[in-house]
Amino acid sequence: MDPIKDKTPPLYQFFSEKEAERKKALLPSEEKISSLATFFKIFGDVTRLRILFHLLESKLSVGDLAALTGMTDSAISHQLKQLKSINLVYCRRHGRTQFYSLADQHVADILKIGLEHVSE
Amino acid sequence: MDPIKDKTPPLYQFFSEKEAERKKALLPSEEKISSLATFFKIFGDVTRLRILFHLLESKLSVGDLAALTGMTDSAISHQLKQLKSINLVYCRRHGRTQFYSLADQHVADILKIGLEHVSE
DNA sequence: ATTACACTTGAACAATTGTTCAAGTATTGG
DNA sequence: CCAATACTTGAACAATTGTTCAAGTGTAAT
Repeated sequence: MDPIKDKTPPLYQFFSEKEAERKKALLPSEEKISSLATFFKIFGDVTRLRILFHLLESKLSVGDLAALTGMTDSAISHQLKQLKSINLVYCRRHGRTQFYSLADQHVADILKIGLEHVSE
Repeated sequence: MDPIKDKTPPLYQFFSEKEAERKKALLPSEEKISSLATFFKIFGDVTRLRILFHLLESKLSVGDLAALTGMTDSAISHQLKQLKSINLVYCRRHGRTQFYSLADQHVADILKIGLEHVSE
């Protein structure tokens, strides 16, 4: 019917189609790979890294994080929103102030392994 | 001299200037934070993640990685170049074929912790 | 030598990203 | 209630990113 759909299957140089299917089946699902990419992307920004390192030590307000990092409140708030969206931080309100904390025990592990790698 | 430089020091809401300096001193250096961001950014892309997961299992040629992931040779080659630039993979030539391998023992650790996080 | 194969490269492009700005909400103090 | 504080939001912008395309390299087979 549609000649465009009749394209030849991918040709592997060093293994069979069957072996290729086995390799593909070993990968995490598309959904997990996509979530993983989102997760790691979050760590790939210096402002967010600074926020995370600061929160490793103490709960902090948006304003104090801004002052510590030399950014505007708005910039920090935008970034905290992202960190919250994938559950790396959470916040609790005290009066007018939002105190942000780390939400995940994996954060410290990830940062540590990353630091080890770049320190070689 | 320059009135613009006479701006008020940052005001911290919940701690002193001195405590702020202590907190800032605890952070990794600017250079390390910047390298860390570069390092994590690499993991923040689905194509590169698929490449890394495949290389976790076996050495592979550019063409086979392309066929396995459904991308063009060119796209894969560009991504491998990035992975090589921060020493996550290396390659060895056999005739006309470049075989790519994982170069770093941290890769498996990072991917594992990431998967644990997104699987919760 | 010539051709094919396996890969790399640089430029172009759309898509995504981080920051700023101005305006908004929520809470508190007077 | 009104103003001040602390933060959030959405739109706009420049900067960066991933992919494609066309042209390039290097190696091997004939």
